Amino acid sequence: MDGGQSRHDHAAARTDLRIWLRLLASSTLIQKRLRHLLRTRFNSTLPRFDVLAQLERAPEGMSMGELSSHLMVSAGNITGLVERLVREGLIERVPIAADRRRQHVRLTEKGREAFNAMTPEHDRWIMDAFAALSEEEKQNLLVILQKLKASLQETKP
Amino acid sequence: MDGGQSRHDHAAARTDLRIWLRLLASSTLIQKRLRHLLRTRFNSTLPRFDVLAQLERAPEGMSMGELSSHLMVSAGNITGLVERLVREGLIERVPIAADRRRQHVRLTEKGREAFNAMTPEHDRWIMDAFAALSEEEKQNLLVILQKLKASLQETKP
DNA sequence: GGTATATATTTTAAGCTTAAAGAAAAAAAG
DNA sequence: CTTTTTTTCTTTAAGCTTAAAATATATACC
Repeated sequence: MDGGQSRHDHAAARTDLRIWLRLLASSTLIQKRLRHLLRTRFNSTLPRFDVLAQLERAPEGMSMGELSSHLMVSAGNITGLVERLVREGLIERVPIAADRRRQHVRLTEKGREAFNAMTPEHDRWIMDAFAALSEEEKQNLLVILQKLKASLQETKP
Repeated sequence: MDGGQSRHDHAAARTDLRIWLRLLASSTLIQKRLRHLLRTRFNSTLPRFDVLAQLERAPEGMSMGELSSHLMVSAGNITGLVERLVREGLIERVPIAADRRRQHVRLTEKGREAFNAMTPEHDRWIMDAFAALSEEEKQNLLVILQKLKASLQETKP
């Protein structure tokens, strides 16, 4: 009568679509803010901040491939980001003797200072972004998004 | 004792940060899938699909500025997207006699057909993405994200 | 050891995205 | 009516992002 999709499926699809549009809009709006603040306050960008944040948790540094998979971006992307951050003196490359294909990348002292200057403000912006939600809503969101993220990661890779 | 932030603030910041990282990861993973499917199945892209989806709901067409604000991207971005879609024959520009600065953009017949071919699959992919969540979780997510999105839109613009 | 396969990274070409500056037309102010 | 301001859109320069091809090294197989 309607080409194989029941009325029930149709309604479910509409709900899912709405969730998706709201999820995307929220994520986009928060990213817009972060980008704007990072640019105006620190003359930096969100991808660069993300790289610094990853490296800050790895004192030994991290290979390009590890960065790529943690940040969920392509290897070619990492090549460019790392190049710019090296040029700014915030990170440095460290050859790995045992494997000449790979190289570690780690924060310089300047990079650590830059990250430490940015992160308190960054965290405050994030708190502002979620200020409208109650504690209960936040806990709900945290749990549901964890489940969603896990299912997205296991299905396709 | 810790520079002005109480232990309570600190814990709250950590929760908010986790929510943000999960929100961002979920949104990124879903976008990755959609991009991959649009490219391999239809040789298209997510931004182009978004433009078509907007125009499909506006039979009279829509100005560049309206597209820009609905899709939450810059005006310059719309200029490029529209140019490529016109080149592909999926949309067309329509001058507005009353205001020569503006112009409407609307789907061509080919564009409508392309959108109609894509959208059922697109909707199925979205359903797949949220399949792991229960009905109750989806309803919760829908409500919380609406609140979040609304607060993000009203605070800063 | 020598060849084949696999892994890690870079390069390339194309598209997406933005902020800022510029151009053109409309609206407002005088 | 003329000047000023505002609005709409395009252009520009830079950076982000990807997929696919290329390169270089390491591992596996024989």
